[in-house]
Amino acid sequence: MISLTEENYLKAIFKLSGDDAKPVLTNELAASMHIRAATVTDMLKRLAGKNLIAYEKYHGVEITKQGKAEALKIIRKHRLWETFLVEKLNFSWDEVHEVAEQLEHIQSPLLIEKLDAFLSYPKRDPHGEPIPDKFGKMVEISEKPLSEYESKKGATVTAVRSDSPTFLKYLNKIGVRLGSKISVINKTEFDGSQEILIDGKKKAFLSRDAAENVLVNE
Amino acid sequence: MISLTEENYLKAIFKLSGDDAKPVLTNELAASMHIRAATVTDMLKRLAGKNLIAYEKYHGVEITKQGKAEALKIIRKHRLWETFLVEKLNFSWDEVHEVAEQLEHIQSPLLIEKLDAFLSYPKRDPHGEPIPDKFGKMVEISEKPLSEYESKKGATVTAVRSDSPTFLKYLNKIGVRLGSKISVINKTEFDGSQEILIDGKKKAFLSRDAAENVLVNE
DNA sequence: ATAATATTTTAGACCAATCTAAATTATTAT
DNA sequence: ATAATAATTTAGATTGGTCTAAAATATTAT
Repeated sequence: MISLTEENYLKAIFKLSGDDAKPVLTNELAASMHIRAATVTDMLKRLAGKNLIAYEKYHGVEITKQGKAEALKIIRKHRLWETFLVEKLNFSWDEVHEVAEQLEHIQSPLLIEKLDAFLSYPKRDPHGEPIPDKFGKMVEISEKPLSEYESKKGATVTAVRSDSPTFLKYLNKIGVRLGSKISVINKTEFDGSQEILIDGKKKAFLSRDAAENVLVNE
Repeated sequence: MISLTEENYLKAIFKLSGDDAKPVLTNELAASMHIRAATVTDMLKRLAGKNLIAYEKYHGVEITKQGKAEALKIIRKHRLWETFLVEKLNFSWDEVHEVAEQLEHIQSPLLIEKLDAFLSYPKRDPHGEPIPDKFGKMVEISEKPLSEYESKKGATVTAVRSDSPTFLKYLNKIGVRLGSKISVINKTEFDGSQEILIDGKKKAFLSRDAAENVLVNE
């Protein structure tokens, strides 16, 4: 049995791992979870004991195959619940994260299969993030952050990568949503901020931090 | 803040209180929750400290107005989730209890209001139990257990009072569901068991224990 | 290459929720 | 009314998840 807390560690480790398999450091993890490094060290030993991570003292942690499978299950649940909240209960995309953080820990494989069916097996959640299927497989994402986008042609928003309600509300306000067409009017070199044109109509300003969290396609 | 565990104690105390306001005893509570009496004693002190119950050493416990309001909130959530699972996700009535026990602890007033709306403000759950509204009010239940039913006329099943999957599956098997018409063919004095006729077609046998958990109306 | 700094771990503490065993209080039976 | 029994509480221990402060290890800068 994996406890709720252990699930949260696994998810955080998985997310910090990224695609490169370089180890996640104790402090990174502590910072991302808003807890102390000493606490993390204790937990890493427990997770290593359950073969969910490979932990080497002073050198960080890598997630195992088993740990990854568990992390993907939790992410699947989180994203299915977010989809349910938006599609069926009329939540807005900035309201769902906190509730989904709770719902993702409900233990019932049957529930998740039935929820998936009820939602017609969605491939992406309301933020455009891919939803792992029951085997942990998800659609490939080819899109790049707007901050790295160079071409002059307009780009289409396919996903946002932050759950921060304030960020999502700001996007709402300036009229950026999934499917919006964006062209870059102006990019400031020194701070990475940019001025953009949304759907050929509204102009708006995005900091580098914001632009890194908006994913676009040609 | 009320912890998940505290919520479970409150719910158990509320259910054991019944309509008569006589105190719930430590051992009753321990038995109903499958934990030790010593553990219950500790928790009663904590709940009393939060004014959710009135606790008198060696003389059991009564739920306060505040405690009752909290218990009703949890029951509301439980029954709304059960309704969702059956109506929207096609669970059968014997599969929902365990999952709803988890879902009832999700903290989000907005979620519950939206779920209630999505379900069109149901008055009863899939077992016929009344669902408290957001003020804690619920429909009056005039029905009686089949075990106390005396008239010769047929009666209509309006609710079942047990969450036991085996009990509910047995009712499925013999064809008893909400709305079924039941007449008593034969009642054995010494053990309270009875033979019944369901919808004028199928005969079946019910123990006293079972008959106490089937609620009927004229 | 060593000192200074940063990171990580260990040691020791705390709280919630549970347990067992022993002590206390209440109830029942003679 | 007192002894026997049943119910309840207290005392002390354990586990999971957290903390702070101190010790150990790794990294960086001179």
